[in-house]
Amino acid sequence: MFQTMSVGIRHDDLRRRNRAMVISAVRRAGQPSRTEIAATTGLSHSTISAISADLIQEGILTESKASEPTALKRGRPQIGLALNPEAAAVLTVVLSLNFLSVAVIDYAGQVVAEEQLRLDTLVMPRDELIGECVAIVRRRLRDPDLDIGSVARIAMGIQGITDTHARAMLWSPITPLTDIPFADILETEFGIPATMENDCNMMAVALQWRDPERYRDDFIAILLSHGIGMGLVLKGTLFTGTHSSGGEFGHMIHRPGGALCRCGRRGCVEAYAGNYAIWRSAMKMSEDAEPVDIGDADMRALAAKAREKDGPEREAYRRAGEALGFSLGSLFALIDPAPVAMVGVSAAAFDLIEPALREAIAQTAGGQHSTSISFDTEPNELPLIREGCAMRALTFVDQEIFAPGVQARTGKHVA
Amino acid sequence: MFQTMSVGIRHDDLRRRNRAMVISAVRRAGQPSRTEIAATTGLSHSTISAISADLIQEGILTESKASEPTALKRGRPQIGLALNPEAAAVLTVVLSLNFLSVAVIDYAGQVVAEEQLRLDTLVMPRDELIGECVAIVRRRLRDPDLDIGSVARIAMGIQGITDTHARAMLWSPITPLTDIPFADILETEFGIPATMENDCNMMAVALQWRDPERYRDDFIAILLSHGIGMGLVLKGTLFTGTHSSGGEFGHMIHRPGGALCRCGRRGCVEAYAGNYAIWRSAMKMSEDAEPVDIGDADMRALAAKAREKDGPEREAYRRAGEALGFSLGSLFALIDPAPVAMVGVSAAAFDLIEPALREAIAQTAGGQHSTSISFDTEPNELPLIREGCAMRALTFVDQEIFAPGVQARTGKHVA
DNA sequence: AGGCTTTTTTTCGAGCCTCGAAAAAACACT
DNA sequence: AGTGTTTTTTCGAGGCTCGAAAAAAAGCCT
Repeated sequence: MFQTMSVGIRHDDLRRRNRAMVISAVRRAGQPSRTEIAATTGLSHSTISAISADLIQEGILTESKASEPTALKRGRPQIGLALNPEAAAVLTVVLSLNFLSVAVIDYAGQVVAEEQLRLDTLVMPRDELIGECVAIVRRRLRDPDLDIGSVARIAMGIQGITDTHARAMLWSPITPLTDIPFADILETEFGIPATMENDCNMMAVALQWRDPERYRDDFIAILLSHGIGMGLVLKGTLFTGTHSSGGEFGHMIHRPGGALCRCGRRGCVEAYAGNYAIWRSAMKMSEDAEPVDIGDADMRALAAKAREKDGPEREAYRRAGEALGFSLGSLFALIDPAPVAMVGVSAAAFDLIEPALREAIAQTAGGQHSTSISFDTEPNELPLIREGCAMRALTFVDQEIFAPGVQARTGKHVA
Repeated sequence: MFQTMSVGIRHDDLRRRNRAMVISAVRRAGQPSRTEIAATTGLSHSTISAISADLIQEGILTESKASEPTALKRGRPQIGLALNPEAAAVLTVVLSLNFLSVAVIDYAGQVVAEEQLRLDTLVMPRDELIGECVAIVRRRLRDPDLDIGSVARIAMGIQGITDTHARAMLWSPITPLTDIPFADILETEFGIPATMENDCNMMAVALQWRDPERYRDDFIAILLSHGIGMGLVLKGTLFTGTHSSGGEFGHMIHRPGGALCRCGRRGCVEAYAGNYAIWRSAMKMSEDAEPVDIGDADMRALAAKAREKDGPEREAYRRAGEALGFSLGSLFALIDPAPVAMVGVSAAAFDLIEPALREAIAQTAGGQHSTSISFDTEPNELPLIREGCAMRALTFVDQEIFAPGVQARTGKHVA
């Protein structure tokens, strides 16, 4: 709205943008008719007709005759437009603690192949870790059922800090290694454009597609796991930092000079609400005790014990809730309250966390309308991360490859 | 980049946007030639020529023949384009503690008239406060030198919380009154579109214009005064909350359950770094002591005493620095480090604040690159607020009134 | 069954807009 | 005065979107 700086709009941009709009409308709505697209985009019927004719002719969209057999309406029946699954494919790679998973997704968003692998990420040397990632992708690309030429994008997701341009993993809790330029590695290896995405950002992207009613313009996805991560969507757009990948909510300061965090600093939220912090507190260990990774099963057992009777376990969850509540309050002071999705293994223990969290947030400026702050939980983060990567890659193809079209006026295929 | 939702681009939007681009280029650059505009916007010379011809003919721009007499270059000399000062005017109203000031600004950004008034905002009843604001504006509008019809916009700035739509003051430290819809009041009174802007946001806007080198894409303006306020620019755009006007940095939680804040809560940054908090601490009063407004002269005296010798005064500033440092660290964890401008009376005491601030920020995740975090100080906030209001009103006129042009094809004036 | 109504989609000409190339303008230098 | 250089304007071509009208594809009714 304010300083639009940037570059003027040239004439060809117009078509590109409106093509992007049509593609995006189809991806969002499923099988909208031309009339529906005209309504949502505000463009005229003629324009939509012309653009969709082009897109169909280019093999990006298809007419889905097999619409609902209802047809209880008079008049010419609407013809649904759908994404042509064969127009392209994308590949997602999700690397998490001791686990690597790859999926091939068609242009319509359906998984067409996948492969998963257990490995020991914490101790693998650099070459081996990279090698495994490259190898699993290569196996999928060699699949005879797959037209390798149609794979237009690889989106890799990882827990940790990535750079702004989605090129490299800078730091991750799943490995002692740092600064691995996965995007460049995959790109040079396979000649397919690739990105390296932050896990929590991808969770947020996935939520936006899964439940656009609840997660539309402003919301927060928080990962409660070994570490505490956040994906933040503001005004409908994923918010990423100016240098790193996203908001490091887990390293906001809860208590200056407080408990020891895995990052080596003191008093971070994560040092109170991360799995290791809850464990440390429940075991009555010192706040200075070195953080250690706790298995999901152990965490579930801990939660069960906390539910059973009052004691140090319950108190540990209470303190986690307090840390999350005050920090969320500080965050809400900055961006105003928004719906929150709690994801990850400790989200399954949210019943133990919520009371203290709400009590804390009510003591903050951001908690003014604390009734309007609502939480949703999703214990399993991996499917979300994969979905997010898939949607991110697909929308890239939509916007950057198909919207510009044949372009460069190398001549249209047909008159 | 992600979900472009929204509406398609129609053909007439194209001209509107490119006109906006040209106007904005002229406002930013001063007296650019057509060639320079073509270069910065990326549009062709023909287009710039056509658009600027229209804008000149409509009286929005003028050719400034009286360019520099240098002309040491060969070739046809460039003709500078300038904003026509008479194209429109805007009015700024800044309401601060016991002080009301109004200015009339021409389209080129020059102050053409102003008026200031002392009043007792803390005790004035609602009708009187509103009445004074309306009256001072009326006096300026009655100025015979002013063509009232040319006043296109009123921008009012106030310390405190305003709503997202820039319509109303919700809460302010300068008056016990709440929820005054100043924008609507001025609009209905004078029939001129008006906005109610947050002071810190306007400071940020002003900084962006004053020093675009330093304050371009990402920066923070922090008001160190009675309260602690913040204006935040991210990716070149003013960041405002989803419900209220902006980030309430002053009410991030520094110490859960800590010192009493003016907002009634505990542990806010402001309860350690606001004028009253520094005073309270320097006077060795309890952290529960009721906040009171301290005059600027008293604060300057306090700072002088703190500089003179070590003691509770110096310690008070140290604690303020600590609170600001940890909170800035938390903020930087979310948005990554960015240049900071410290504004207001306590910015003049920043030498007392900075050491502890830097020490604290170095202990946070956001302070990783603490060397790249730089501070600038500006003790006087009022001129900044006024400048910001002026620029905000003027860019509104640029974008929303002049860019669309005569529009609605009511026929162009001349063939 | 055939004509009528309704709704969707396509076709077609008009009107803008931007662009590139060429022309015109305005100056410095010789 | 003529030449060279740089800026600005002019002009025709090509694209794009739009509105109106036509065409298409059903259901409804007699």
